[in-house]
Parts: sequence; structure tokens; C-alpha cells
Amino acid sequence: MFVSTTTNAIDAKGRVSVPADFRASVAAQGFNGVYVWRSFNGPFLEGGGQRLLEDYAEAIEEMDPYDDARTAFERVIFGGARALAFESTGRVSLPRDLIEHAGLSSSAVFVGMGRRFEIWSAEAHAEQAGKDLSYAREHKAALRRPRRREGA
Amino acid sequence: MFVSTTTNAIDAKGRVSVPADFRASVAAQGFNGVYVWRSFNGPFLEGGGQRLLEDYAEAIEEMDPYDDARTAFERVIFGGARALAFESTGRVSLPRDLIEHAGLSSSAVFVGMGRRFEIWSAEAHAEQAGKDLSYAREHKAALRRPRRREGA
DNA sequence: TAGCGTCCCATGTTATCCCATAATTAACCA
DNA sequence: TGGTTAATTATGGGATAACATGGGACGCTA
Repeated sequence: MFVSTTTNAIDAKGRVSVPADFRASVAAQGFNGVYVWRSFNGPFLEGGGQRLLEDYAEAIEEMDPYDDARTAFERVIFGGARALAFESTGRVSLPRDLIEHAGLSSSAVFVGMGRRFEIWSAEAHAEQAGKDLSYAREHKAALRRPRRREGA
Repeated sequence: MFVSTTTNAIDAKGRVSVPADFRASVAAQGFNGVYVWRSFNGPFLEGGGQRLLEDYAEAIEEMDPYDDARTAFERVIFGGARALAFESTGRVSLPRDLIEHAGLSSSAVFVGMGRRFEIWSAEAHAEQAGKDLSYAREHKAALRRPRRREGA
């Protein structure tokens, strides 16, 4: 699970260290790296491990083979995602177009989102964090304590 | 799994490099190359590795032997597919009729679709990508939350 | 024998590997 | 508890390998 927020430097080659605990949480998923794509909800990137993508694939599998919606999702999700392998020290190199979409320059903010994570520029993240805080404050009643499951 | 979108050049001989990660994902499937056929959903090509064709064969096996749809599928998929072997540097040469169907000239856009991939002309792809993106954005609720697996 | 496809080699570019260093955290022992 | 050592992590730079792509040579086929 991806938790907490970390800011790491992007060097001249577009390389950035993926936070160590993020790397640990995708370890042993078959692919030693992460999948990253442009969010279509704003100027930031989304990412996850191989298992997340496989889960998306599974959800898509349940649609009709040549349903228009299905092919649209396949193109957007699989066509838009990039497989970024970890180099020996735990970095990935971000493709230029992803850097541009998120407006990244010298640093990247990794935000854990549970099953996924996001990558923001420092500026955009600061702005969004303010919005999220006041929104969460206004709607705090919506967050209920879940019923406990057996064995949990 | 075929992931991400890559544009490669087609030379005067009709040769085009298959993206390296696509080649890696069909490696060790018995045939050192890909199968490509004309889509019957538009001016683009579809393709995959040997395993995909075997999966199609299996699905067809389960249909009624004298179902008209079955024989149609057999002719279209197996009759229409071309086996394109990789040359030593990872290129394939696209047959003329496939090039014409997709309206390809100097470049080809490879779009990863998970179990298979598509090949588009740059122009057609740009047009389609816009449609797919807005469609996916509008209908993202249709992609239900993937089933959670243990350990995720 | 002309055309086409395949193989082989050459090249520029990009990405990846490997080593070194710094900073932080964890571990250990007095 | 304090202080030292060891591990892990992040990051910079240079060397190396991988990749995409062009061109020529060879052989098959019509």
C-alpha cells in the first residue's frame, strides 16, 4: 500500500528516486518497477505496481470484447501507461511527455493514495493540498468508521 | 502485457521497428515475431503474440462447429492474420495491404492494449486518441472498482 | 533478370549501468 | 543515556549498452 508524501529531486537526465517504501510495496509483483500515466483529472501523474494494472485489466475483461467503451478504456489505460523499471539504485527516468504534463522541473512530490500513488510538481501539490484540507474539513462527517471485519 | 504508445519510422522498404518492450513481451512464446491483421473496426491494424492467437483458437473451439459466426471468425482471424518475424535488429516488414488498410506512410504508432496492440497512422491516431480520452473521462464510473486481491 | 524480402553492418541517440558521495536513519555497545 | 558504527537511502557523474534506423549485399522467386 502506498502511504505518505515524499519529495525527491529530478536530475538533468529526468531521473528521480522512487521512495523506498513505494518500491518495497511493489516488490515481488513480477515487474521490478512502476507503471505511470497522465491523470485525466489534472496536471499530475498517477502510478501503481503491476498488480494495479492487472486489476484494471480484469475489470476490462468483464466488458464485451468489442464494446466501444472497452477499447476506449484499453487505449487510454494501457496505451497511456508507461512501464518504468527501477535502475540499480531505485530510480526511474520519467519520459519527457509525462514531465511536461505534470509541469515538473527540479523535483517531484510522491503522494501515497493507498492502491495508487500520484506525482505532482511542488507548486501544484501545495495548491491542491490546501484545497483538499478545507474540503476534508467540510465533509468530515462522510468518513465513517467502517464495520470491523472478522479476523481484522 | 503490451503497455504504452510508441511511434516508429517506416522506411522505404516497409520496415518498422517493433518497440523493444513489445518484443520482450512476446519473447519465449514459440514464434519470434508478432501476428498482425486488419482490424474490422476501423483503419488500423491489430496484433499480438502467438499466445493471443492460441487463446482465440481456444475461444473459437467452444463455439458450435457449424455456427456461421464461427467460420467467419476463423476466416477473418486466422485467414487474415500475418505472421511477421523479427529480423536481427527487431524490425518487421509490413505487407503492402496492411500498410494500405491503416493508411501508413512514414511512421507507425504502436498502442499497447494489454493482451494485444494496435498500429495506427499518426493522423488517425491523433484523432482517435482525443475521442477515447474524452469518452473515458465521461464514463470512468463504468470501470468499476477492480476486485481486490490478497496482499494488495 | 528484375523485383522483393532478408540478413548484416554502421551510426547517432538515448537510456541504463556502475561507482562514488552525502545525508539520514537504524543499530549497537559502553 | 550518550556516542559511535553500520545500513539504508538519495543523488551526481561518467562509462557502457541498448535501441531505432539507414544503407548495402545476398539469395529467392516469378
